[in-house]
This record gives sequence, C-alpha cells and structure tokens, in this order.
Amino acid sequence: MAQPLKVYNTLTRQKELFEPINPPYVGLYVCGPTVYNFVHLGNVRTFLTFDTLFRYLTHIGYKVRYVRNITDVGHLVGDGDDGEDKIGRMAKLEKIEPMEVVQRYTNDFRAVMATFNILPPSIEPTATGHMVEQIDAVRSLIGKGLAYESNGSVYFDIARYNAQGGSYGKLSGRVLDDLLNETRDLDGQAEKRNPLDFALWKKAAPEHLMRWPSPWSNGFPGWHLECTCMSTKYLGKQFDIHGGGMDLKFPHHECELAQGQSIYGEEPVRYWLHSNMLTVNGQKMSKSLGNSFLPHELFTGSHHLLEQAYSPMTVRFFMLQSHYRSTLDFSNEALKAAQKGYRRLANGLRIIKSLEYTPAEGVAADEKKQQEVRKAVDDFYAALNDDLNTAVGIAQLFSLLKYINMLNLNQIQAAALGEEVFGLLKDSFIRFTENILGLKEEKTDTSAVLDGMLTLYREYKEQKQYDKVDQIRSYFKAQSLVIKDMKHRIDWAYEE
RNA sequence: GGUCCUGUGGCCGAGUGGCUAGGCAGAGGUCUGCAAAACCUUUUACAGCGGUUCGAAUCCGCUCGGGACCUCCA
Repeated sequence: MAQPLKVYNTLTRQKELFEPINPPYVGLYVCGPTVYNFVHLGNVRTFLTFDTLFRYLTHIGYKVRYVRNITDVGHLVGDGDDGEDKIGRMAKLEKIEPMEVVQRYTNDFRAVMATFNILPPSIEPTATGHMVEQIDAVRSLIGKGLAYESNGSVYFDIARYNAQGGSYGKLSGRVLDDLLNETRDLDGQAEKRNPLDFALWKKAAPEHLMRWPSPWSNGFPGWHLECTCMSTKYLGKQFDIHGGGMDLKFPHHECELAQGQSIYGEEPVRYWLHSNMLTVNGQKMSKSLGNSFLPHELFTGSHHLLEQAYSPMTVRFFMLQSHYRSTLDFSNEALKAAQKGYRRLANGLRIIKSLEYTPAEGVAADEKKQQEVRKAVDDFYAALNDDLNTAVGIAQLFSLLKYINMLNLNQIQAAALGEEVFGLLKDSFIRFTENILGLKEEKTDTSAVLDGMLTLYREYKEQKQYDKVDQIRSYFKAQSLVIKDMKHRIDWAYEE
C-alpha cells in the first residue's frame, strides 16, 4: 500500500512497519464488550481507537475483515475462576432469561456505537454461538497434553506450556516466577495444579443458569477461550492485528496467546495493539470505582460531574485529540474546549462542501500557500502513519481549515491555490474529517426555527404584508410542510 | 511488594536530542449597524536536583508527585 503505517506492537514493545500477511487483506480482531451492563465512555474509547484504525486501513487501500466479538457467557464476577457468571448474575437479579440480558445490552452497545459513528465490524460473533468450536479447542488442548481435567472442569497447564517452549508472560512482560510468588490466595484453586492455570471449561454449579453439555461436564467455557476460537475461525490461525484495552493485556490476551499458540503451533497474532484508559481526575474510569460516565448521562448532561450536555461528535473529537496509547483525562473544561474545536471543524466541513473552484483572471498562483496546503495533507498522512497519531492529524486539519475559512470570506481566491490544490484541499479535508476520523456534522433540531418563522408569518399577516406571508408559505411548501391558520393558533403540518 | 507507564504553559494535549504542534481560554488588531464568525499578531511551558552532550522538555541518575497491571475491567 502507498502509506507506510507504523504501529506500536505490545509484543515487541516498539513501533513496527505494518505488513499484512496476505495483502491487500487485513485481519483485525478486537475484544468486544461483555454484555451484562451498559457500556461507559471508557469502553467507548477503545472501540473508537480501533474504529479509527479500521477506517484508516480501509482508506489506504486494505481490504479489512474486522471481527469484534460479543461476550455473552463465561465472564465471571470477581476474582478467580469460581465467581458467578456476570450475565447469569444479572439475569437472576432482574428475574429474566440470561439471553434477555444479552439482547438488551447488545442492543444498547450497538446503539451507542452508532451514536458515536463507530462503524459496525465485518463480523460480530458471540461466544454462545461458538460453543462447538470452544469444546473442540478444549479437546485439542487436552490432546496435546496442555490442558487437564479436574472435577469436571478443564484448566490450561501453564507449566507444561512453558516446558514445551511457550513463554507465558511475554506479551504483558511478566516473569513466570514473579507471577507465582505474587499469586493471591483465591478460592477454587484446589482443582488446579498451578495457581496460574486458567479455566478453559468450568463445570456449572447446580444453580448456574448458563450451561452446555461437554465431554467433561455440563458447564460453560472459560472467558479467554472464545476470543481464540472466534478470531482464528474467521481470520486464520495467524492473523494481522489484535486489539483491545490495556487492562485486557493481562491475563486475557496473555491467555489467548498461549491458547492460540498451543492449538495451532504458531504465533497467533502479528501485531498486538492496546489502547490506554480514560481517566477521571487522574483515575481510571471503571464501573467498580463508580466514576464511570454513561453515554446518555453525557448527552443529557445529567451526570453530577458535568456542567452541561456534550454531543457524541464533541466526545469523539475530544478523544481523537489525544493519542490512543496515552491516558486521557475527562473533565468539563477539556470537553468544552473540544466542543468549540469540533464545531469549528464542522463549520469548515459545511463550507468546503459548498465551495467550488472558480478560475479568476489575473490571479496568480501563490506557491507558498500551495505548499502549505500540500504539506498539511502530507503531514496528516505522516501523523496517522506514525502509530495513528490522530492528535497531530487534527492539527493539520486546523491548518487546512484556515484556508477554507479564507476562501469562504474571499480573503483569498481559489485561483491563488490553483485548481489542483483547491481540489486537494477540498477532497482531503472532507475525507480526513469524515472518512478517517469519523467526524460528521450534527444536525441541530430546527423546530425552534420553524416556530420563529411562524411568529414572523403571524406578524406579516397582521400587517397585511401578503407577499411576505406567501413567501414564508413557499419556504414551508418546499419542505412538504404546510402552514395551518386556525382560529386561535397557527401551526405547521406535514403536507398530506 | 513486583512489573510498567507518566509529570509539558490558565485548561486539555502532541512532541523524545537542535526545526512554531494543535485546540480552548487571555490580550491587541482587521472587518463590522450590533453581535458572531473569520483572518493577522501576541502572552503564559516542559516537576525538582545533578549528569552526558557543542546543544536536553527529549538521553542517564536521584528525589518528589500521579497512574496502570499483578486472574472484575475497554
């Protein structure tokens, strides 16, 4: 591809040139949500990061298959491998079917993603939809001697894995001995040979709602297994990019890597990408800390820490203004600044879409301005190529914006840029903003404007200025709306 | 305790050896019925101390502060 994209690979801890296994195809897997509750803004940041990657890869010509799963079973509450299933617990609390819990929060998740203009993935597989694959994977691991059954549950044998050349801990940078020494005493360790061993299959307790038959017990799969099975099923036993939040690096991704390596005998993922956390007053936003913001609290401004409402695109812009590997602190002041910045860009978008190139006699091309436009465009690509540095990319948009505004106010002539550079400016600004960064115009509710028009209509009518009255009627008519003069009130209606 | 990240101007936030990041806010100007917008100019930086270097916000060391992970987490 034309653009030399570099990404920071957690596995090697350095930026590497991105080279797909089978260009132009790219396989991208991202760990999706566990649908037992509403997604909060911290979750949104991660999906936004990989949405940007998906958009950029597509933009620079790759054919991307983007797989993002829905975890609908197996993710346990609390520490250790013996907690309750998160979804099962919620189902009991609300006295509904687990699958109702799953459906409700999946719907919410998809709606929230759409609100933020986060594109749907190519495939959105669920864990419960891949039970056969997961059971097969467990069988395969037992067959290779890398997993063992204990009291109806099956665990991954880390000691054996390492003895056979694996290096558990290499992704998250952990030393096995340290991990062993620091392991906390958790319940349910008795079944394991080694406290670090993690569950591949769990035998269901009698009160457990979600259960499937397997050769070992009626039970359910371990949390890490689904991602291994679904990523490899749709992307191959080795695929290009695996993404997720930093907090999934250990143990989740470490376990995924070990499983994939064990089952298929090769490094499952070429590039591991991790996005950093969203913080509130310097602390990670998380449900357990009680400092999380739900999207609707933001849109309505109803959260107690917010002074006003903020729109989805404001938040998207806000998040893109930082680099995905840095923590980002969420605050009123920062959001207000983002709101203004986003609106300036949105205005620029409106303007440039309406501008056409017009040649002008006697206006010479201004080489310096042409150079500046070309440089901003080049620098935008350079920024995105440098590990998706959207913050620097946005800075380039503002330098293009300056030219758009000057053109709009006739402070410079389009001819000064020349047709080619004008076209570059227009195409680039629109493509960068809308297609790559996913920032779109937010239409405002115009009903108050209609009410204002009706007020003018009434005044003109009282003044018997019927030409104005007819004019206003024609504006409404053009939108298939009619004005209805009633005895005590004037209102508009849809034309029937 | 272990591993790792981090400290940039009023706020947010890029930048990792020499080159104006950017946005918001502040100041002045151009324009303007008023206002807004836009454009131009501009003020406030690299936690502290020491070292390496011709040169350090950037590399190294120490000190202080903040944070993440160490089987809940995006």
